[in-house]
Amino acid sequence: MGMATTPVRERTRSEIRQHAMELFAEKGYDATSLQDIASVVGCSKATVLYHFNGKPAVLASVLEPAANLVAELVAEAGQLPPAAAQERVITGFTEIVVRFRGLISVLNDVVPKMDQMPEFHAMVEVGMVLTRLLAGSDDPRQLGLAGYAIQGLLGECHTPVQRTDDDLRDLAVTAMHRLLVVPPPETTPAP
Amino acid sequence: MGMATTPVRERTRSEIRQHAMELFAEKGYDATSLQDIASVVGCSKATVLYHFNGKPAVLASVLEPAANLVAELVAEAGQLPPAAAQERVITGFTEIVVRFRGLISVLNDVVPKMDQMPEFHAMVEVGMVLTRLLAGSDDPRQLGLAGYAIQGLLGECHTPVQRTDDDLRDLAVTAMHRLLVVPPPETTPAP
DNA sequence: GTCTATACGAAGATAGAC
DNA sequence: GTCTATCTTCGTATAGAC
Repeated sequence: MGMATTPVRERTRSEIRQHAMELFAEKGYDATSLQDIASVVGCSKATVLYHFNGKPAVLASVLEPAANLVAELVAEAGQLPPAAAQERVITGFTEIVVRFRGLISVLNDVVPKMDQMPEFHAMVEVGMVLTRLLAGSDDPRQLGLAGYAIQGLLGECHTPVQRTDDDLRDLAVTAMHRLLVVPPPETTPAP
Repeated sequence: MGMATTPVRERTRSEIRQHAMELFAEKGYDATSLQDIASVVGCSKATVLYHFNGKPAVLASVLEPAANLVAELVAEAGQLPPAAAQERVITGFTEIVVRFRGLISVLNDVVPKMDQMPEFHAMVEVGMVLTRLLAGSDDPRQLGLAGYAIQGLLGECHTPVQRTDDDLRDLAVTAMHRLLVVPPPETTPAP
């Protein structure tokens, strides 16, 4: 309480997080062992487990910045009217996913096990609210399409196809508009 | 060479495949150990590994029927004109995925590791041809949307959301049409 | 508080007896 | 063809040095 917290702990912690992030993005979550992380950091497995309460906790820490951005986006869009919120989420979520695309691919190692990982329950909750905002309504059909749109984008992040960030962004925004934004039937005649 | 192949080998092999299929669909690929399979079959781990050259080979064997159906679909659609082939692939691929949806979810455990698994190179090839037929053209933008459509469908199979087979089929067909089938601009005036 | 050393059980895989 | 025994490496847990 008295002085600032010791800097040593935080320094080691963030070094572990940094190198774990790189290894997860490079080889995937399952394929990265605690020994791999410890070797790159230059410490022992036990040290990694002193700073993080198990391997899932390392992943949660790595994912935290992206998860926070999504949570902020959802909170912000939640105060907009449905159509504006939908548009905000399409561009905002795409931007976040593109920025962290190397990390997104590890989500697929994790999604099947999320039930047993309390660290990720909050992320699941945010994901459900995001889906609803993206859908623009509570219509089950529209909610289904929103989930489909999210799955498509996440899947594109761990596909072997090479794609620039700009191409991925354009693809995602185009796809989400086609899937979710109902074309105004006869609103705009050609100018 | 002389007589028919010994039936014993094939019998054990298909028992392993059958029970492995059920376990993979139920718990996922990563969460199913060779010991789990051996226990259900009533043999030892070593016996499983005698019949299959490693755990990925077990998975490849389990996935083979679905992979063959997709390969047949691709071969058949490849002889149609682009628009008809696209429609054939949309309904046919959706049908196969829905039928094997319990197994499709394990694909996501596998996709990231496909590089190191020669058993699956043929499946990757077929997937690329499927994508092109679904796209309907070689336009990179259209190919991107086709890949997005496939990823969305596969993702829907391992999502926690409950959905009937009919609902999943309707969702997939709707999504693929919106993503890929260009709406005829002014072709059909209201009747 | 921070870290190393060591041990445990389970995983995939292999060698060799029967 | 099937087994037991064994190997290596994984994630995890604990004891104790500094």
